[in-house]
Amino acid sequence: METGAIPVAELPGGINLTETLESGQTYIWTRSDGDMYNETPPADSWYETAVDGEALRVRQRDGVLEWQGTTDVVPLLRQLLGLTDNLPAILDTAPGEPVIQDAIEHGSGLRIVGDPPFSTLVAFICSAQMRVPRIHGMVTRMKRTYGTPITIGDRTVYQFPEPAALAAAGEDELRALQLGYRAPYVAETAAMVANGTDPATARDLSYEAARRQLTEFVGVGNKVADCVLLFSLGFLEAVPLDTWIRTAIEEEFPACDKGSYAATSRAIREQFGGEYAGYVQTYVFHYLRQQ
DNA sequence: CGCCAGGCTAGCG
DNA sequence: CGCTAGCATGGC
Repeated sequence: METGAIPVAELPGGINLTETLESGQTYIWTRSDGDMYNETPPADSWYETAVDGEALRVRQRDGVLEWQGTTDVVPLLRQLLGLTDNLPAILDTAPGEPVIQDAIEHGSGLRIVGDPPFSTLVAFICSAQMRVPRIHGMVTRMKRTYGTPITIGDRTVYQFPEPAALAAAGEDELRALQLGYRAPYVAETAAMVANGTDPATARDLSYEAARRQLTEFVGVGNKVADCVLLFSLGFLEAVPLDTWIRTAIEEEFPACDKGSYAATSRAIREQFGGEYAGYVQTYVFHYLRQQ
């Protein structure tokens, strides 16, 4: 096992690890005290996950991100936690509306994650009409049932299942993991990916073309596609139009409601500053959800 | 009990 | 095209 520490002072704008990992962007992490989303974590608890055959643990204390990994996982952590994003520069592009500035102040240190594409695709298919802790429960059950266990120290961490494993599981077994009506969507999308349709190819397209391409997967509409673009594929302008943001549009930016998803999306992206509108959206989402 | 949750699909007019 | 019923399920 390798260990290390990344000084938070080296990260422009710092980081708040709990805000970043418990704000409903990512579902691949578990907390070693087993109490995600419930109260503030004990100072000695770790966030744990496994990606690309490596297990890793990370926690924040005394001005550093302390990590343990089966190898040197610093490059992986940079990717997963968005550590290379320049937060002050990004948030400077946000407009001055009170709700936006309040959200930025409230969520200080929140970073947009960079999760693996397939697990993000499945997690947000599962997110339809579902609360954040229950999405996490579904993903965790899929990991423990069909994922590869990787040992780090005296801990066992499960990797998110391969596409072929979820495709082989099929609708009925996924329903048994409490996926409900999302089970056939996950089974069919997993089969598509296992057969060679790679969600990551959307990276090479323009934003709106990428969103349209992702909706080819079963169970993926515009909103889920936007979540995959923002939280996995690096499209920081993507603004997922979920129930919370639609309410915010209705109450704070009614002129941005253009009827269709595509037109409303263009208007709210401009309202949220354009290039990094997805960052602004995530702060506003987190702020409203915690009221 | 009713309502809601980071919506999507299929089928209608 | 746009609109809507139906879909699982736990928490309040």
